[in-house]
Amino acid sequence: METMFPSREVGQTKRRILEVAIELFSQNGYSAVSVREITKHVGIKESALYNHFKTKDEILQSIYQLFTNASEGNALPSAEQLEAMLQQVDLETFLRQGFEQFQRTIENPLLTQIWRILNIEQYRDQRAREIILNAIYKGTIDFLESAFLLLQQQKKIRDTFSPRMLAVEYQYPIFAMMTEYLLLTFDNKDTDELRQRVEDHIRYFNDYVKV
Amino acid sequence: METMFPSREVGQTKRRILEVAIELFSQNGYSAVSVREITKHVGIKESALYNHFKTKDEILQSIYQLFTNASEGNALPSAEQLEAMLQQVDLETFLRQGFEQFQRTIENPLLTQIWRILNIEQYRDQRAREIILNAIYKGTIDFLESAFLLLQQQKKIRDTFSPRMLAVEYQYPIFAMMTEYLLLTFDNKDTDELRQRVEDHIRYFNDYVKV
DNA sequence: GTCTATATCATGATAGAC
DNA sequence: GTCTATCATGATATAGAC
Repeated sequence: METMFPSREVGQTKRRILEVAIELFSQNGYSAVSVREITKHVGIKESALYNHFKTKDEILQSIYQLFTNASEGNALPSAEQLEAMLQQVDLETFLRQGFEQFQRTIENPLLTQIWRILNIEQYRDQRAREIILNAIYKGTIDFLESAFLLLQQQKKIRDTFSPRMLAVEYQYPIFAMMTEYLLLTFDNKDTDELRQRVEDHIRYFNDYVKV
Repeated sequence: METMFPSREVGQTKRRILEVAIELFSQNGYSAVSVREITKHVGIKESALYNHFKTKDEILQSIYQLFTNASEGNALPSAEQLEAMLQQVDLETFLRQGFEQFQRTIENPLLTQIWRILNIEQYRDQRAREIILNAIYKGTIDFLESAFLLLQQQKKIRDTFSPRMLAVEYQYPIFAMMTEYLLLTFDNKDTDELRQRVEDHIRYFNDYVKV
């Protein structure tokens, strides 16, 4: 027998809880947001939340998981892929491709919000710290280091400095700009200047390392 | 008549409250720390705290004030001072002096902790956001921009790029390293490599802009 | 399986009398 | 400074309805 109203889709509530929690956590931090507040926004009673998550902390953990999954989906190329890629394109193209990836990331509101949550919770919560230090800082630098090493071997860029130093010099400004971006967009402030800065940075860096 | 025990020094308790609050807020964030927890560490009853601060928020405000005061104490040189300074020293010396200032800042545990608090609260609290965007980001970049402009006019550095771009390229990696430093020291991890990176960065930048 | 109703019991900030 | 109180809000459990 059919019901008048379509039954709620499976997993919809859980999804809504996560959405709302991401929104609220990213604005106020985990500790300042109550289960009451989350369920009120979702439109269910507090007790109903516990059908989907065992504890409030499990919500946070699921949010981290979303970020980790998305990062893996956007996985950095493997060593072989990287080598093939660098055979075909020059440095500026390579960097520009990375920039486009960067843009896709910051244009995804969900990822931006989770990034904010990670920033807020990083001291209180070891799990956030590990994601930031390993997945974000170390992962990116290691990747770039291997790319620049290859480019140096191919004599496509100067080898005055170590590949690791180049990786740091290229990527750290990007990190700082990302952080600034998170702040500016929070207040709906204009980010055009920042976008320009990233482009300038690529030009600057490219100009510096070219042989 | 003299008492057996020396009377508590004036303002000592208020000072202790601030110290403890900075310690706890920097580890867990404002929202996750209760007045109960603070007073327990200080060794007074909860109600006694309200002799010193009207509300919990007033504690946080005082902490921000400490940071702002310290920043003003470490004020960047004025335009005239800057000009005089740049007449005497070369770029590398100038940058190194900035680095020493940077080191003094991160070696001051109180300032480091407040910096962490600002990072944690920046989304929840407009006041923190303003301090970061204005005092830290904008203030430093504006200062460096005027310094590099002078150096370009004096033909001491290349003028291939605008002074503002140079300021960004120099300072943004420092920002990112500062952020990483806050994370590493939180876990008592080694920061030698990071220190080395700052030095490398100065060398790299100096090498790049020299005429 | 997912909701509501209702309860529990700790912890939250803060006030006033001493 | 302490003691004691207030009263909101916190996370979570359980029982029963659809």
